[in-house]
Amino acid sequence: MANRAALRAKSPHQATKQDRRRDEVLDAAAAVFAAKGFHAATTKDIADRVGLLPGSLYYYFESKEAAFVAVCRRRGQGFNARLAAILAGPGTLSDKVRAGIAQHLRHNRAELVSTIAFGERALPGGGGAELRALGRVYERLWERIFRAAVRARELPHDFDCRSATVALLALCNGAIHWYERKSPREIERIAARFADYFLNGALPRRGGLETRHRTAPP
Amino acid sequence: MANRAALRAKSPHQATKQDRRRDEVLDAAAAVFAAKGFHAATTKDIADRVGLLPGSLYYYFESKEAAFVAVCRRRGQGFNARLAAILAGPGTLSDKVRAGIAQHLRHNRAELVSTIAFGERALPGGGGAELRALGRVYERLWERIFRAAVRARELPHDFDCRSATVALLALCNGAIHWYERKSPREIERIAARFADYFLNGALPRRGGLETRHRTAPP
Amino acid sequence: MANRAALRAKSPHQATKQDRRRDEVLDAAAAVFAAKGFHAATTKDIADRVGLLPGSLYYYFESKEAAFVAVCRRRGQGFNARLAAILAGPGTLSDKVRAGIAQHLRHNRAELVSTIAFGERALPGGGGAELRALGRVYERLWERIFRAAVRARELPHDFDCRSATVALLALCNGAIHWYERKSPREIERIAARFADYFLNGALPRRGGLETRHRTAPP
Amino acid sequence: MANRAALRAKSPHQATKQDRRRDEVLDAAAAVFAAKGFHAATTKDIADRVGLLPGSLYYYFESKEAAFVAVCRRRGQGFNARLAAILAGPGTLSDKVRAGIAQHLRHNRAELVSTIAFGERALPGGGGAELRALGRVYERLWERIFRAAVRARELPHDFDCRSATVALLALCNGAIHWYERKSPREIERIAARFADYFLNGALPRRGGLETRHRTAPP
DNA sequence: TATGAATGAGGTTTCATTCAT
DNA sequence: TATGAATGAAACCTCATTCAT
Repeated sequence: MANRAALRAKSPHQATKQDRRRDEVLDAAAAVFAAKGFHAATTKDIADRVGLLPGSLYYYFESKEAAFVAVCRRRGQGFNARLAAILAGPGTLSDKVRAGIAQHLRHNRAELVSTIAFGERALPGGGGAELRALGRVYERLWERIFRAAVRARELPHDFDCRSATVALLALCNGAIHWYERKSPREIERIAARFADYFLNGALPRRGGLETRHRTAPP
Repeated sequence: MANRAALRAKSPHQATKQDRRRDEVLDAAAAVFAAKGFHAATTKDIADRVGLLPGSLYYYFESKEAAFVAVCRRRGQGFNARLAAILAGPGTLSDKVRAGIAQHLRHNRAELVSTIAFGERALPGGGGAELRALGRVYERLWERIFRAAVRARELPHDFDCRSATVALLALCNGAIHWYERKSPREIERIAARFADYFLNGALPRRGGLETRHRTAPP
Repeated sequence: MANRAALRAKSPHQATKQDRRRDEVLDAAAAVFAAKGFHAATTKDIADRVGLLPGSLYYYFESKEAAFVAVCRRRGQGFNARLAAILAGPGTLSDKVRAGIAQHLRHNRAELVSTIAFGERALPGGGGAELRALGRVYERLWERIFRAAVRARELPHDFDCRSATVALLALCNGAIHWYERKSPREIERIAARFADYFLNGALPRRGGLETRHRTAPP
Repeated sequence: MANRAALRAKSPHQATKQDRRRDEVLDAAAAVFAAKGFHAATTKDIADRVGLLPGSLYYYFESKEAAFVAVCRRRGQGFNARLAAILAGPGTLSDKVRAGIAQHLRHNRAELVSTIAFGERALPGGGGAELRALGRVYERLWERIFRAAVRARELPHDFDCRSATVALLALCNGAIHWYERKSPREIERIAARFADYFLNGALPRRGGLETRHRTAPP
């Protein structure tokens, strides 16, 4: 029921030490969920990672599923906030697509949001709805980026924004297995390349001095 | 021990009836694994689907993991065989990419191969290696398609075939959630669109009479 | 969900062997619940009593609470059926009160229905409602016995049937602790005495040759 | 070890404030035990009720069972003291029975002594013996009331005092479920009615102008 | 006097798996 | 070929209790 964690947040800035520990626990949970998925992850896995016993985790959250949702919520909100900033900021469609893809891959590698959240069809409890809602918000933000580009005549007036969103997210989410162990520098390169594919395609454009899609010099 | 499954395949041509039943069981397993993932799927789920009791499944396979690997193996081999045929066949790069993406989405929707196989990081037993090997074969086939296009001067000589493969597979695998309930006809449309994105990109090509990426007429 | 036990009852008379085992398990559960109450009883207690492991109990019922409810339902229905037969049968009020009290004490000693069912305020799940409903049926049957006596002029027209029911049930249920280890013969004597107290009171009736309430000869 | 509770009661008259707090805690424990029973009650339930954390309760008692015993002891001693006063006081048997039943119901409603104490067959620790002893004292007091009435010729010389005690206590204890939410005024009425049932019985006495057992005017 | 954090034992439950029939 | 009964391990979770602060 009402977790003790809810009793916190009394003193506005002194709550940090307690919250820090809670964050440690949730970070451990995030790591384990990312590595194994919700169902294969055990409370013992998480507990071991923070040096607790499984039962002690329940001091910090009410259930395994609640921890999972908390993890996804925090990560997902960060995702949405960053993409909203990109949408609201300056730049052409290309700029925004590049920035959006880059931040997606960057944080998804570090936090594995999509792996965690999308990996679980049907949570046992009722937590799935909130996660799906967060995902829809993210999709809508991408769609608005495309629609803004249509309004700015960067894209034809009958451009299929929905479909582009689906393709872009598919591209980004489908690749985690390949880049999850890459260095941050390489992530940026992959992100740039994905943006290129998405914006320009693999085929050479006629008349352009193309530097895209070339093998990276070692 | 010597599993009862090993007692099968005695009479060389009478095995068909038994094998048919075994295929039914594996199909049920495939469906359940696709719907829930390996860990969340229970032997009871599978048994219910074929009208058996959980214990009776062990007449057909040695363990839940063995069933999972068998499912993925069969589906994965089909995937590889079809792509190999495309690679060996005639046509330009564009033709092959379109055909490859189409068959990937088609069969992935029906059989959810990538969902099943990639969804499971770390199987409990040792079955993961075989699945990863199957996946690598598939990747290599795609790479060979691109390399052939480079040799045929359809792509620049320094085209990054590896990277293109990663992007293409990411695009295809990342979208299952969106198309898994679509009709076969719509799958074909999505596949065509994905191929367009991959080959030509989202941005309008100058000087072309573009019909790509438009909103589909209702 | 749908327990395997629900799949039974196919062959109308051959189901007995399976049902007999299930009854054994439920009897064990009844004994443990009666001895310790719902909360203090553990699944291990029950399992030990039938020579099973705790997990194996779930082959026979879905949860500890479901077992508890099943036990109470069966016992309670027997209670109600027997009292309904007394109500419908012949005899004066005194006869029926004597018979009703006797059967209550008799079966409550053997099956501890009221101990089990009334002992639990607030079951964790939702099973409490059914049990309360069963109890209300029993109360109503007693009330009808009194009302029938009013109609038959055995009791004054303004006799408080409800209040009598409460008193009678209080008398019967409150005494389990004293008679739960007594022999069947002594139970009958106690029942007769309780009926006397209830019908005639402790004080001597004037003008009557009283043999009631005397110390039993050894 | 030496519990902190032992550190109390140092200054002989300053102990009042501490004791008051301890009483509050025990009252909370009593309420929770009464509402849920010993096993279903949790230390958190009790702590919540006094605005403490569960661990803080151990400043006031050594264990949950110790708290339970303390609660029952205090309540039980009050019960016994009041009944002893009635026994020692003036009045006929009827007067004493009426007074005894009234005080029993009165305080049992408020403090649920019998519910608490009798509800628990088999405490985990060794506290049960003391509680049973307290109960036996109470029973003996009632028996002495009846024996005094025999000596005073209010009851026949062979009246079964033991049996009357059992019946009376059964009547009083078995009815808590019905009267625990009634108002004090109604409790008094119920007590009077129970006393009537116990003394005179339900059947009409011949030749008496009976006002007993009538439905209460609204 | 009370808290916050943790323990550890034990509880209920799930489930892959086995095996006699 | 399949069932029914059971196992045993491990899962999630609860909770009385401890102890440094």
